[in-house]
Amino acid sequence: MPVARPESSGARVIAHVDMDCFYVQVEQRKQPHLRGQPTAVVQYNSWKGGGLIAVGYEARKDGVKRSMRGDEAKKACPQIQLVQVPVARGKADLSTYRNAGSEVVSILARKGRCERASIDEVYLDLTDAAEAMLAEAPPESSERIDEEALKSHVLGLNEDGSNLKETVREWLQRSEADHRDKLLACGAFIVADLRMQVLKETEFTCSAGIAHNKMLAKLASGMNKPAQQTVVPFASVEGLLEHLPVKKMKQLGGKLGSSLQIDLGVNTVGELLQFSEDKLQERYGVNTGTWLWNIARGISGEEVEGRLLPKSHGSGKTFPGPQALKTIASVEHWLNELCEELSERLQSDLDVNKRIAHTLTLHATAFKSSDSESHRNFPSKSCPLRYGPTKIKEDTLNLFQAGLREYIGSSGICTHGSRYRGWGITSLSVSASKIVAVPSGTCSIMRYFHGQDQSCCSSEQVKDRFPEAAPSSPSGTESYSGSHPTEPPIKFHEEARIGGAMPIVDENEINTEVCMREDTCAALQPVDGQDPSCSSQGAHHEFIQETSALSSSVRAVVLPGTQCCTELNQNELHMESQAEETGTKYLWRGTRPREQKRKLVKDKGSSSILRLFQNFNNSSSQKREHATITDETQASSSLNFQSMGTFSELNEAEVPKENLLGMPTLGQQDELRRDAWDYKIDEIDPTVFNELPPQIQQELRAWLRPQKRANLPKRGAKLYLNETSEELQLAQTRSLGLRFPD
DNA sequence: ACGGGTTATACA
DNA sequence: TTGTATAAC
Repeated sequence: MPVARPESSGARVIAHVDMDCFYVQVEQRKQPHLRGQPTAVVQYNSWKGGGLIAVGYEARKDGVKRSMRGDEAKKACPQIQLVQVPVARGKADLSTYRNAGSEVVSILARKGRCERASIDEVYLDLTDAAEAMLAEAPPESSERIDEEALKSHVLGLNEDGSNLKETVREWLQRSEADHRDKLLACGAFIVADLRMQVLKETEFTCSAGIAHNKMLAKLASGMNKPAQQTVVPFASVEGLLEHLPVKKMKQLGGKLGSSLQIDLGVNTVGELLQFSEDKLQERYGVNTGTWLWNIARGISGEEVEGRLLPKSHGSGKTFPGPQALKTIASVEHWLNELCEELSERLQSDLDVNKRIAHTLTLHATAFKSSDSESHRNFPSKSCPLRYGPTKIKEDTLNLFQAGLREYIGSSGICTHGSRYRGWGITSLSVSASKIVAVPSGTCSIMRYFHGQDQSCCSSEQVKDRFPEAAPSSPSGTESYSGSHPTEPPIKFHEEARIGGAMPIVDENEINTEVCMREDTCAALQPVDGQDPSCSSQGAHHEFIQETSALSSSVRAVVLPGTQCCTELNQNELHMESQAEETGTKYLWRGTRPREQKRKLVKDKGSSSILRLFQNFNNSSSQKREHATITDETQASSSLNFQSMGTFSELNEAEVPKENLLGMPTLGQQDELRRDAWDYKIDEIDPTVFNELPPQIQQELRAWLRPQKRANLPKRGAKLYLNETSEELQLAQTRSLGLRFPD
């Protein structure tokens, strides 16, 4: 449901840049002989020629449309060149397009705030750049102006739509123009320039809209395609919207738009104007109501987010009709394929962008042909994400089985042998979300744990990735190469690099990477000897939930016989204490009453430091954990650390979010509002702190230092997005000028 | 029971 | 918070 955002006071310059039939362009660049030919990109050639997912403009002339089959396209346009989407692991692999999209983003992000809206679209906030241009080199004063800018379409300028270059030049350079129009004119120049850079550096053409908000910019970018740009002056907004079908507006292309037509009899945006805000709220709720009232007037306060990287990664596949999966084995096979792709992409995101995903989610769709009246959906399930293909597969399969159990419900055993009866799986997808940036400058913290945790990486991998940190040298306190021995700058890897396309891997930084490769000895063992495949449904479900929850919690701390572990274990009680205070629920409660009765020593600080560490070791071994539990002394520690883990899950965003300036990076602002202010150095128990290796102490100090800065929003200050003061956002953005290095 | 595979967001 | 629904390309 769309939600209204208040509009900023001053006029903004927002651009929406949309690649023209992007996948086709990517293929044409790869195979230049396809240029100029009618081309479409198709996936799964086998059935009816496959489905078209992108159609070039030459083919569109012949009436070829997206969502046609390859066969139909051939019929409409016999000369059409059908290019297949690359296939990997038996499924469509979109990575070449993702990478190509990243190329484009890296160019467009050079000017102003940039939001990657999809694989082939970005929004830009060019307000500052336009204001600057207006102050320094206003279009009216320049003798020669760019050819590309002159090709702009300016809505309302020529009634008949014929855009004479002379009229456009006149409009762009009008000295008596409204300030807003002048800003848009500057925007047009900037965008024209950016589009030329994109063409030059990537060989891709794109179209763009330039307006005062995202909604209008988006609307405009589609009005003159391909390879053109359209400006929406303030004065032409009313006329533009008046006769525009509501369905053309973003967010109104689906059910909401249909409801406007059917329930309100509103077919154009202009017709929406008759309805009062109250009326719309009454019908669609406060949020959607005011949103509708606003868009009818061309008002949309949505900010350009300043995010160059995706917020989640997913891999999925459908198994339509006869292909529906009917055996556990086939489901497992496909889940494994999907997980491998996902894992690869996660690893790449970590390597290139230094980001870690925290949540793993499984989606599936299923049908129950025979019985069962209510067509319930297969429930999606999620759990903490552990890195490494084997772990991801393991966890995913568990999620699936948990979902399956719920889906089938109590309608009896539906497996006959290994074959399902009366139902099948028609789609599967795994995704990773809650991705946060790993702070750099914390190498030794990571190395510390990796040195300790033989189970985290195979020794092969340890040597591979940390050549100087052999397993026999576990302390990890020696200084690491490539960083400063004193006062390492605490700084998040920003989104200056955008994933995949240009993997800028600094060799010097290789040591700073978190080692999140596979644990070779990890194997899921059922708790209490239950066999997941034959346990009762309820119990199995619990098992799934429990192991899922616990899987994230063991982490580095259940490592026997090391200094680290010893030190940390000494504080186990504090952990539980803290968690108890917070009212965290543990899944093992009730099943393990013994641990609950433990007398607790109150110590507020130690937990935060541990929680903090916990975020940096995503590897654990269920087996090890299980084994440890059987040992009396270790059991308490392991369970207490589990509690830490579960606690931490509820505080997902606890990695400090500040950079050196104590300011948030743009993409982190909302997390920051919530959680980043939790860490206070005084809160940490000095005895715990002092036990840590010196370098870690140092890093932690540096890490936590920004907390001391005054004048920053406090947790609980209620800075909701739509209430955030412009000034604050602006100030934050400005002080982060470094965020968009040219 | 086929436009497929991804991403994002709001809401309960 | 997790899970669901809607929308977009």
